[in-house]
Amino acid sequence: MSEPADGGGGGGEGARAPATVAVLMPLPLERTYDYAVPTDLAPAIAPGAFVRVPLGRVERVGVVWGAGEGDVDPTRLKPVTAVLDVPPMTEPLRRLVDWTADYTLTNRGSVLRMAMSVPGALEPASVRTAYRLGSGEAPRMTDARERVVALLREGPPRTATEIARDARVSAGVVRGLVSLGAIEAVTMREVASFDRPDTSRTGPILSQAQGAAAEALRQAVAAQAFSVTVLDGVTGSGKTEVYFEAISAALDQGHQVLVMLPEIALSAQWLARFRARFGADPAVWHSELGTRQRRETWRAVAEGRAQVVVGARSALWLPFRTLGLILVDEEHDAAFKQEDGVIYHARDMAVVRARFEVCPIVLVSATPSLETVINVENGRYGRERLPDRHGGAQLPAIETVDLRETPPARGTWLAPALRAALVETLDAGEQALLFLNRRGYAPLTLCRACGHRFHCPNCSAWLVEHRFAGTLDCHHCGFQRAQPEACPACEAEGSFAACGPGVERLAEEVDEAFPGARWAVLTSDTVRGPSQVQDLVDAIVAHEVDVLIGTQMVAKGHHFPQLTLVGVVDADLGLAGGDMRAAERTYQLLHQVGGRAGRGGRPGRVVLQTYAAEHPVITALAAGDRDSFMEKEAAAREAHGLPPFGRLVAVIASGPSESDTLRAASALARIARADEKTLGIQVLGPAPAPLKLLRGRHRFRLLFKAPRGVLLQPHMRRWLAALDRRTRARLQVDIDPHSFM
DNA sequence: AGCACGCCGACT
DNA sequence: GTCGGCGTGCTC
Repeated sequence: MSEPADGGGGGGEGARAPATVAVLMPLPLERTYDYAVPTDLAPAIAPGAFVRVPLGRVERVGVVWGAGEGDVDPTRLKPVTAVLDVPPMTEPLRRLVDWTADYTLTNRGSVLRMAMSVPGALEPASVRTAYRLGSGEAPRMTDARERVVALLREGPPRTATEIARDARVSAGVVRGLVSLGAIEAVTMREVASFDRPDTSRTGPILSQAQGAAAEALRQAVAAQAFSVTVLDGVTGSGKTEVYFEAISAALDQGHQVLVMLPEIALSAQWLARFRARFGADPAVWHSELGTRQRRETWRAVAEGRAQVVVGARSALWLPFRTLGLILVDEEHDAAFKQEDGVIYHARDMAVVRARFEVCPIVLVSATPSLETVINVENGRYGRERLPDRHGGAQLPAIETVDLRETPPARGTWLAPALRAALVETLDAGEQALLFLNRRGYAPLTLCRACGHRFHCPNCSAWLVEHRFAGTLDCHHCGFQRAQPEACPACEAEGSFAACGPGVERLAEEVDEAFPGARWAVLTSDTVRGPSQVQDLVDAIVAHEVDVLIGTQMVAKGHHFPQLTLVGVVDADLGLAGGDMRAAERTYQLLHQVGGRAGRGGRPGRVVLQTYAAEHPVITALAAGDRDSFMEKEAAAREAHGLPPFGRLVAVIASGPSESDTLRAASALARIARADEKTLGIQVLGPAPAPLKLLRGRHRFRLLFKAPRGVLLQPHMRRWLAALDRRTRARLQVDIDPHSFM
């Protein structure tokens, strides 16, 4: 390089590109690496540019993160090989990468990877050969040749295959015309088209409350400033229609919109509503997308051709050019918390992204999380409430069945009151939903003769009987074995006893108790993939099913107009285990399930079966008194210094050796305890994790607790650095943990 | 993440 | 005597 090095790379933001750049790689590395900028590439290089650089003996794509740091002798720098023809990563997204890495104690490269995990999207766009009319003319025209010419005169260039198909000719005819020059090849960049949502269409007529909420959201969009608004409305209140108005306003400004849903795979009904409102499909983003769709969508978002993206948590990392609005629907949903790899909460990071993008974000829920409620109360977030169901529909009446007083008959799980309600519902020609958050036939299978239980070889968990499939499954690691005829321990035959109910066993009971009733089971075992969910949902809407039996999969956002009864078979299930969010989560889940009832014209009814009728969750649900329930939850958390009134960090040490793992966890605890008093931090553990063996790895937990004013991350970083590098365990740091397994 | 270098078991 | 296991370490 003949250009002088720029005094350690501090060149900054002048018009001249610096002679060296710092490049961040999508690899588990914290550091950037400096590269020399060849003069011919200098004009194209700026922060955010995607560049190909040599690393070790391979070439990789990284992102220019800034000017070179100058800590390596400039003469030893390798040069940038190429600048990719992709819009550069915007500054707000780069800041989000840095911020997330810093907050979650993850190296920056791993976070960058989430924003680049698009195989092939960064490569030059694929081209295909198409044909259009040429200047030459075929000396002899045949009918077949005529059809080809007519086709291409009317329409855009097409590929040879398309021509052959649409003009009903053989490939030979096309080849012949090409060699005669009657048609000629053009290379087209392959560009998937994304429909433009039509904002001139008018939505449904909104109620007064909806109209007021929509107006508030439109104003937030118009302000083009960072703001957080909670759209808090009961199930069936028409929240979606309200935020569609905000989407419309953002689109009219020429901005892009991100909608995050907890389980995109389950939201075909959402897509149908969007299509009905805007006459176009949004771009869809989730982990099960094929490679091709993935790259097309990623590019379309980067180039601004996709205006609305609806996606799961990973959509947070898409390269929007001009984001004007973010929506997080079902903001309380646990699915927004990523539990492996980079551990982050997509809702919280979405708020951070909105701040960096300087745009509004709307958190939508019928049961906002306590964190969100507190943020509303202390004025950090605004709130719009929709207290009533849309179109005059009533909220379902909630009845509690105390199983201590009126238990189900032995060997069955539906108490007399719920059975009676089912009879009434079926007699009236309406549909019922039975909710039980337990997959399979029975949660535990044991041998009556010798007491043998089936245990997962890799995890500390029982195997769950799946009778429909004839297997015993571990729900944690996927281990599966055939259900044997005889007990493997005592060889007794036919001695197995199923303990407790699962959805399959419930189906059996429904089949026996209500002959002729058409039932279906909706769990992750019975439907594989979005299309099967959609098929079943369609069948339910078409009333081809009388009783739907399902796990929490049924709770999410579906709209079944003829469903009038929801039976919660075991309302207490989620309360066991006793982590700090158990009550809140149970409330949210049961409220959501109950909200499936009575969404059409007919009033709905919810029956909660419980052994703990006086538990605050149950009484709050029955009374429909969310606010005072949340107040009590808040008071309890505050009294214990728990989030959002204090801070938690969890560390899980795991490894193949139990003693090595415990040693590593203890070492970290010892280091941190030295600071306990001076920092006002509490170190709890190590203790065996509730799942003390998972996928063959032993696990110990540590919990760090601090007052709200103390940020744990810097200390955590220090403690981890002080740890002996030879510890033979993996340490997973979970900032703001939600799961305590 | 790759892909090296680097020290201990079963083979020509 | 070598081939090869995958345990640390580095990549501008």
